[in-house]
Parts: sequence; C-alpha cells; structure tokens
Amino acid sequence: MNADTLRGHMDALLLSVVEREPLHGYAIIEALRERSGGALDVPTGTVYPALRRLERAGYLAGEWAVAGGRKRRTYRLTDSGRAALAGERSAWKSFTTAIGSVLDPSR
Amino acid sequence: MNADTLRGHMDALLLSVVEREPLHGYAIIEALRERSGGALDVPTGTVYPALRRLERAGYLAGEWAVAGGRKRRTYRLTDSGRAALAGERSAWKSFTTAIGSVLDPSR
DNA sequence: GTCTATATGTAGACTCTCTATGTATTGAGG
DNA sequence: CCTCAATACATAGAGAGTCTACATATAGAC
Repeated sequence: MNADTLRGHMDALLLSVVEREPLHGYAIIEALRERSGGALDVPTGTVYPALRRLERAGYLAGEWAVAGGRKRRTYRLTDSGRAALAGERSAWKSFTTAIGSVLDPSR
Repeated sequence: MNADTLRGHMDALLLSVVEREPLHGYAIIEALRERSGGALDVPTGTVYPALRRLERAGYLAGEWAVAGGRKRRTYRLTDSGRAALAGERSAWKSFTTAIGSVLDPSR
C-alpha cells in the first residue's frame, strides 16, 4: 500500500478502529493490520502524530495508563469524533463512487 | 472532495480518462467532472503538472495541435500507460477492499 | 468593447505520510 | 546473566503531490 494512496484516509481508519473500544497506539497499528488482512501496515511515525492530531481536533480523548509495567496512551472516541467518523464514512462512499465511475473500463 | 483524499489516485483518473481517445488537458478536466457526476472538479494547477509527470514517466504521449485558433496539447495513452492503468485499477480494488474492511461499522 | 468560455502553464504554500532514529520495559531462550 | 524479540511511545527531517493564486492568450457572444 503506497504512501500517497492512503493519504487523507488515515483519520477515518483511526477513528473507525477505536469506535468499539478505546485502544492505544500500538494496538491500533495491530488492529489495522488484522482488519485489513495484512494490507495495512502503518508505521509508528505515521500513527502517533496522527493520533495527536486527532486528539487536538477533539475527535479522540487520550489518557495515560500502565499495563504490565509499560506506559500506554489509550485513545477513546469522543462524541465529536463519532460524528466525524460518520462524516468520513459518508465521504468514503462518495469518494469510491466518484473514482469508481471514472475508472470503470466499460465507459 | 478534499485535496488529500484524491492524492495518489490522480494518475489512475488521468490515465483512465484518455483510455478510449486522446484528450487535451482542458477536455480531461471536463471529462472528469462529467464522468464523476460533478464530484471531481480538479483545478488546472493539479492537472497540467500531473500530465507532464505522466508524460515524463512514459505513460502518456503529448502532442501539440491547433483547433479553432487555440493551441492544445493532446495526450495519448501509451502501451506502458495502458499497463500502468491496469495496475492502478487492480490497486484501486485492493485499496477499497482494505479500507472498506476497516471502515465497516458492523465489525 | 467587454465578458465568458476555452486553453495552458508556473510559483509557492501546505500538510500528510514516510524513513530513520531514539528511548525504555518485559519476558523468553540460552 | 545476557541477548534478543516484542511491546510501547515519540520526534526530526525528507519527500511528494495537490492546492491557491496568478499569468497569458484566443474565439465568440452580446
């Protein structure tokens, strides 16, 4: 999965993956890999800054915790983030429809 | 349609739109708008440099022409570009599958 | 004569993602 | 004990593509 291909869709992915339950950065990376069947292997240098950005935007709420002697920052989806996620899902649909209609080889 | 959302998919769009018949930049912009039902309105500052880039890459072959007193640079899909387009289409499928599986609200 | 549509192009800003690097703890294997 | 892999977070700097804004020019309509 190319770098630029993913661009602009990272927010939706991150918000979506913490929808059910709060997760910390490392777990988010694993969740993305698993859910995508291995297609998405996002480096830490992408995820951690992105999580901070989404926290600053008010879509995620981060909290420090300790598990097994290791410090973790766990991110929870806020109400505002839930609304943003809905918007991202809707935008994703429009996006795939638009690109798909151009890419369709039968026209 | 957000700027970053489109990123990395412009090549596929441009190659796809000149697949059937060669087109010049301005016509390509119109074709993208029409085919996408108005969703894609790509500015000239994006398209013209991108066409040059694809020409440098060998995917498009550009040629100057004059129509109605106006100069046009018409781009034709090369064999190499045709192959690239096939790759882009395949990548698009994988991409939508991967993102879709993460975004799916039912999991 | 002015305005719109047609047609191409560049400069510079913007911002996200990546690579590379750094730190630190835990637990397994030898 | 020591080393290595896995876990966990983070930043600096590079890179690249898309955008805004601007510049130029012709044709045709009004």
